[in-house]
Amino acid sequence: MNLSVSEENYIKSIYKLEEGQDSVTTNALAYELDTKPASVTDMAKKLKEKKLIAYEKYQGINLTPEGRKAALQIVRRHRLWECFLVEKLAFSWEEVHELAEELEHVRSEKLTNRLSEFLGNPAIDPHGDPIPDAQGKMGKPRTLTSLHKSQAKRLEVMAVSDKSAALLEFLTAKGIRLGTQLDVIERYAFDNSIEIKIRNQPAFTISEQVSKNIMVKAI
Amino acid sequence: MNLSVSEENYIKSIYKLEEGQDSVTTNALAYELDTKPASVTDMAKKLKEKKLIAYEKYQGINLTPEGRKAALQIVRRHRLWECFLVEKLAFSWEEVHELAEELEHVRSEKLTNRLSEFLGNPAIDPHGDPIPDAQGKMGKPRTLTSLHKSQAKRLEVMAVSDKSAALLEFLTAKGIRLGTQLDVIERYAFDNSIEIKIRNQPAFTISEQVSKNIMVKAI
DNA sequence: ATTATTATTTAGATTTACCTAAATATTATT
DNA sequence: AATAATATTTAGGTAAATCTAAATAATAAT
Repeated sequence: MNLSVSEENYIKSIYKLEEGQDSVTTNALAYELDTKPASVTDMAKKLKEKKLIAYEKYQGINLTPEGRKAALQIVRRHRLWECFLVEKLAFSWEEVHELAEELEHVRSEKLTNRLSEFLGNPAIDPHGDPIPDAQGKMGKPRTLTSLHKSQAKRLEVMAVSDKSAALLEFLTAKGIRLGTQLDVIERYAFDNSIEIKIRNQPAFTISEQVSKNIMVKAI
Repeated sequence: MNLSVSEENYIKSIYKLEEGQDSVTTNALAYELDTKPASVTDMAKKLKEKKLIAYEKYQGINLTPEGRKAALQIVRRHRLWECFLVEKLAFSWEEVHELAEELEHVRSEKLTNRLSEFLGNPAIDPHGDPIPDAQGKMGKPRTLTSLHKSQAKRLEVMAVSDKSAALLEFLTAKGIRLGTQLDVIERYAFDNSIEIKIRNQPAFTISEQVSKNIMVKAI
C-alpha cells in the first residue's frame, strides 16, 4: 500500500484520536489536522476505498486492522526520529516534534530498522511514548508510579511526558531530566507520593501527578 | 524563499546539469527528472518568477546566484544524509542515493548543521563528492592522483566515485574500500600510475583511471 | 535556401488535496 | 414533537504539478 504524505497524516491522526474514543468524528479530525471538515469527508472516502478505515457517512471513522498497522509504522518512524534527534543531535525534547513530523514520511523499512538498531532499539521516545517494534507491537511505558515496592529502587529517567510547561519547569527546578539517576527512598500508600533522592542531594517527595509522568528503567 | 519538493528537485537537477555546459536545455532537464519537456517549460516559468533561474524561451536555463545558493543547500543536505547512512547506519554506498533523495527535503538549518557536526563536518560524501559547508563553500576533493610527491604518503580512503560497476569490482578485488589505509610507494610520471601498498600485503600498481576515482586524506 | 528533423512551447486536461457555500442529517433544547 | 443548534456532506471551484496533442521555433541536411 503506497500512501501519500497527506494520507499518512490522516491515518496517524485517526490513530491518535481513536485512543479512548470508540470512533473519530469529522470535526475532531479536521481540527487535529488544521483543515476543514469538507476536506476530511473527501479523504475519508479515499481511505475507505483503500480499506484503511471503516467509514459510513455520519457514522464517524475507525481504522481497519490494515489501517492500524500502517499507523503503527508511521508512529514507529516518528518516535525513532525523535530519539535520534534528542540522543544523537542534542535537540531538546520540546523541539523535535516538528522535525520528526517530516522525517517520519521517509518510508523505508530498512532505514527504519537500521535507525532503531543504531539507537539501541529504544522502547520509548523522549516524550515517554512507547515505540512500536517492526511488527507494530509496543509495551506500556513504566512510569515511576507504576513500579511496585518490590522492584528495583535505583532508576534512570528515560523520558518525561510533556503535557504541561508547568511540569517541565518543576522537573528542571528539581534537577530531574533525561538520564538522571535516582533512588526511591519510600512510597506512601495513602496518596501514592514517593520520596526520592538524586545523588548526594537531600531527598524530597513528589506527588503522583508528577511521578506518573516520569518514565524510568531500572539500572 | 520557500520551495516545494518539486521545485527543489528542479533546482538540484539544473545545478547538476549546469556543470561543464553553459546552459541547461529543456529536454535534458526533462530526461534528468524523468518528466516531459512541457512540464519543464511550466516549471521554468515559475522558477524564473521566483528569480532562481535565468530563462528566456528557447534560450535554455541557468541558475541565478540565489538559485545556486539554494542548490548548494540541497546538495549539502543530500550528501550529509548519505554520510550518515553509510557511516552510522552501515548502508553500502550504492544504496544510499534514493534515501538521501527523500531526506534532503527536510529543510531545517539547525538539523543540517547538527547532523554535519555529529558526522564530524565531513568534506566529502561516500561517493567522493564534496559537501558544501553552511555558507555553500566546498573544496575540491583530493584524489589519489591529485596528490603531489611531496605530500603525505600514508593515506586513508575516504570515498570512491562510483561511476562504473567495473571499477567497484576491481577495488573490491584489490581490497580497497572506505577506510582502507594505504602507503604510496612510488609514482611513475610517464603514465601517472602509482604503486601502493596495503598493510602487509604485497605492493601493486594502479593506473591513473583508477587513482583519480579514489578520494583520500592524509593521516 | 528549402526542407526535414528536432527541440520547445502553448493549449487544454487530469489528479491530488485543498477550499467555500449551500444542503442535509443528527443532536440538543424547549 | 417541533424547533434550534451543530455536525456532516455535497456541489462546485482552485492551485500545483503533471500530462497529451498540436503549434511553433531552432537546427541540421539536402
